[in-house]
Amino acid sequence: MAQATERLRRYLDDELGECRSEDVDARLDELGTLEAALGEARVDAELSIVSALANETRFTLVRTLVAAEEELCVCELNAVTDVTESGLSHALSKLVDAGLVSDRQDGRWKKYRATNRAITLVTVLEGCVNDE
Amino acid sequence: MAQATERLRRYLDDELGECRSEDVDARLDELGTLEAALGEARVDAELSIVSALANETRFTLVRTLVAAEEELCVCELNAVTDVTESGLSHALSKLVDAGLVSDRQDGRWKKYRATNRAITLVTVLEGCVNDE
DNA sequence: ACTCCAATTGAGAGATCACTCAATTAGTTC
DNA sequence: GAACTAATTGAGTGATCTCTCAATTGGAGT
Repeated sequence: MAQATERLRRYLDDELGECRSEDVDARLDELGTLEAALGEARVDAELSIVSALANETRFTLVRTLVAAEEELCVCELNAVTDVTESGLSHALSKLVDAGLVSDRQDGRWKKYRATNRAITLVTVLEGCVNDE
Repeated sequence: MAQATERLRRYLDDELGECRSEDVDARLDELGTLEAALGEARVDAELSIVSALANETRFTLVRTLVAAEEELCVCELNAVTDVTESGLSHALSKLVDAGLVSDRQDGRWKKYRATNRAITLVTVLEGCVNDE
């Protein structure tokens, strides 16, 4: 970190024309504030949502459930993925943990539905790829 | 897959009260349509964006750049991450590939800025965690 | 051209992840 | 309660990812 701080000092020297230790410290403070703007807990929560989506199997499941606009049975979801029943179960479990999907037992069958969170994210993502 | 189809047949039997082979085939078709609603290329694009965000180092960088609302130098970003200069460079490179960050050479310094795509996603993610 | 330094690249090691298999839980029907 | 089957769980393995180290590229100044 000492070395990194050295470089920052040279950079600020360049930018400001001059640079004292106070300037470096102040900038480090500003940067720290930016990074910590939201709480650590919230960042963890956001990261876990994103991570849950960042896998082809799980992403396909979420997109399918969002497109379906209704709950689907595990045995139906099985048809849209390439994994075993066990793999499917693991995937759904992670999606539930991330709050992207909700589940409901219906007799001997279990049904999953996309949450609002999932709908929002999938929709925005589509928009992101379209724009640009 | 044959086994999976069997289960789907029993499920539809349950749901519909009766079930012929055509019903199973029809449902499989509907499910396939849901999954393929958008093109494969688009899904890949969306997945690569999400994957780029799904890492603590990269997520922190994106959030910092979005919060900064201005371009930041590599040496400044170094101060908000725990990785080496090399690790930082790898991370930024992936973010550029995903279109979440843009880069610009400024003399001997290199500066990065969050793209609109990144701003949108970070903003929506925050909203997701707040609601619920 | 030579030096200095900011930043990137490639290779390799360790950590993490996603999947499968086997065993288990749980709901339904008899 | 026994049989059947839908779905989950845990353990383990192969694949993938992320980071570091060392070497390299490329801009700026002398």
